[in-house]
Amino acid sequence: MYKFEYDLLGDSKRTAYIQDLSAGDEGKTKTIMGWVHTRRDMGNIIFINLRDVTGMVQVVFNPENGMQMHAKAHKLRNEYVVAVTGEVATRPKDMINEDMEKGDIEFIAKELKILNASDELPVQVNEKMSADEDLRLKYRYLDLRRPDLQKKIKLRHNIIFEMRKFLSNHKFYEIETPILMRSTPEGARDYLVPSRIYKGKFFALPQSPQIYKQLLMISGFDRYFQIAHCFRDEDLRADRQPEFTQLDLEMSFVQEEDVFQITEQLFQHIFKSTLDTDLPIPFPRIDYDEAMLKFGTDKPDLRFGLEIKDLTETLAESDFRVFSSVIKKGGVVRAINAKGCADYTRSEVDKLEHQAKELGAKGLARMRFQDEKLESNITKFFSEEEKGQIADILEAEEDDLLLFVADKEKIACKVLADLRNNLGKKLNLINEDEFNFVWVTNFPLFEWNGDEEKWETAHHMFTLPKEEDIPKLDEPDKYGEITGQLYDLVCNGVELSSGSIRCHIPEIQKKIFNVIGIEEEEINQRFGFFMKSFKYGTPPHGGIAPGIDRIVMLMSGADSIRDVIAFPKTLQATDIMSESPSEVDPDMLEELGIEISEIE
RNA sequence: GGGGGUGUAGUUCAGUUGGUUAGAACGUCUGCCUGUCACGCAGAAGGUCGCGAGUUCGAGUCCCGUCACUCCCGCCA
Repeated sequence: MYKFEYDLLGDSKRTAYIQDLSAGDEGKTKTIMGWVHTRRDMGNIIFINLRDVTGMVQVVFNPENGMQMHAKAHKLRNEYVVAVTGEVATRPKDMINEDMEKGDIEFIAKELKILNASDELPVQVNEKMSADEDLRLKYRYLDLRRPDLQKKIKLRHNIIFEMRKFLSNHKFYEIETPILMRSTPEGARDYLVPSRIYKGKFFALPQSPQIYKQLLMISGFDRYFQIAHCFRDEDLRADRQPEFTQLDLEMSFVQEEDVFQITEQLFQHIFKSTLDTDLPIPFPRIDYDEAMLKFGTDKPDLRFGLEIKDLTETLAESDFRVFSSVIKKGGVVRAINAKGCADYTRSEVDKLEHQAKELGAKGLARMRFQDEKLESNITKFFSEEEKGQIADILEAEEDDLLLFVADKEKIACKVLADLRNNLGKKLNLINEDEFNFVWVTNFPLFEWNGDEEKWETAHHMFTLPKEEDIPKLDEPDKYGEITGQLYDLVCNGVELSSGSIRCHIPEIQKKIFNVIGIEEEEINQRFGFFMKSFKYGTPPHGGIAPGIDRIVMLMSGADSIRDVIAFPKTLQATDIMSESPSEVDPDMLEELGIEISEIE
């Protein structure tokens, strides 16, 4: 690297952002500051593209404008930090660069200050092609300079800004809630923070501000929101980070419909103001049961059809034992029609079957519809009537490929949902520019956990059942039939928000605790303060919590949540830039009364 | 906790059946070049093939282990 003294800012003042420069400024003297994005040194005349937070412009260093300046410009390399004073000039017609936003002008340098240099770069800033993700994360501050990521982080800012604006205009107060709070063993694993003053006791970081936002309703604030940081110590995914951000909001004196409306207007506003995209509202609604039946998932991607069909009743008496025995054991037979895929090769279909097996399926039965009839090695087991019904129900047409899964309902749903998404991509049925929103409603309040032989809440334990289902809380054989006033907002198969109308009546809340096996004593111990608050005039209330990271991911077209978070964790929940988590000074542990027993 | 993928120069990648001195592009360095915009031209430096052990006359390549990143299942709204 070339060694030299840097220039200090001295009396230099930035007088323009690059975005503000235009042909109208021709001849005006400006000072711009930023990074050398690319350089083209012709020996005499030197060009650089200078980048600041707003954009990029070509700067011209001509020896005629100062030999010393020109000699200095010769030293410039990628990512050097400079201040350039010079004149805006319009480019002659034949020199306009159509690919550059500021390609019609250039900046004629008169004075150059090199404010800082850069070592050889571990990740290139000026190339679209990005480096391995671990390198990008290690040098995140360089990665973030790339125009692509700058754009995503700026979009994130704009989205959050518009959320604040919209909600503030709709009588919501932004109120912060504690980061250090009481641990609740339900749901996700807590991140714990030891207390120094009370050795052996711990705070937890919030999984969500759920209890606090309900307390704010009880406090009479009527409408609350918060850009809330949430923490869950669970394993990561492409769309899941251990710390993430939710737009947490809650409203008093509302029912589901009110939450839907404000949320729809909010999303409409955000999309219009940041992407200039018109979202039609209201969003369609689909029942949980219907979503599971037709799409196999509670977060269906409705940008394409390929609905799953149920054949359980049709084939209950079939001679094909693989199907009928599953049905006798309480399982289901469901199928999907891969339109026009009859020409798939053996290996292509085997690949689909392999994926199905990875999700727990025992196999993937298949039939082709060709020459107006079903063909496969298993068709001989079915009567003509059954074959006719299969073809009817699946709306089979010439050259279709029918794929069947016979299994427990849960597995059949999972496998076919995965298959459906795969086929949607493979068959090019997905319009990548579309934002297809849908409310998934009428979730069951409880789910049976077969492994632990107990009921669990499907969402969280503070959800109010549908009013007509409240009596069923006293009938143990009907727990599974209780529908909760809870709802998810799904877009393009991504769960963007989740919310519910909360239980504001202590007696009902206690019954819910009882169903999931939390007894009186435990209630008092863990939620005593919360249950007590219900006794002093709790308004009916409910809310929703849109996941901001996922929203930005969707709106920016990012493949990973990491691309819309400035400093994300890796899949192993570490930060490779700061190398955390890390060991700490033994003195600190001692002060906390913590002893590390063994490290595997 | 389980399964899949990746790991070779600063970076992105190629590297045949196990066989001489591990290649290319970009970046870096030196020289030339006054209108380039992915500038061009000539040259140079740059490698613990993730790490460890093994098979072999010989390993980037094969076997085993291990680490890191990534995708998925479990887990988690």
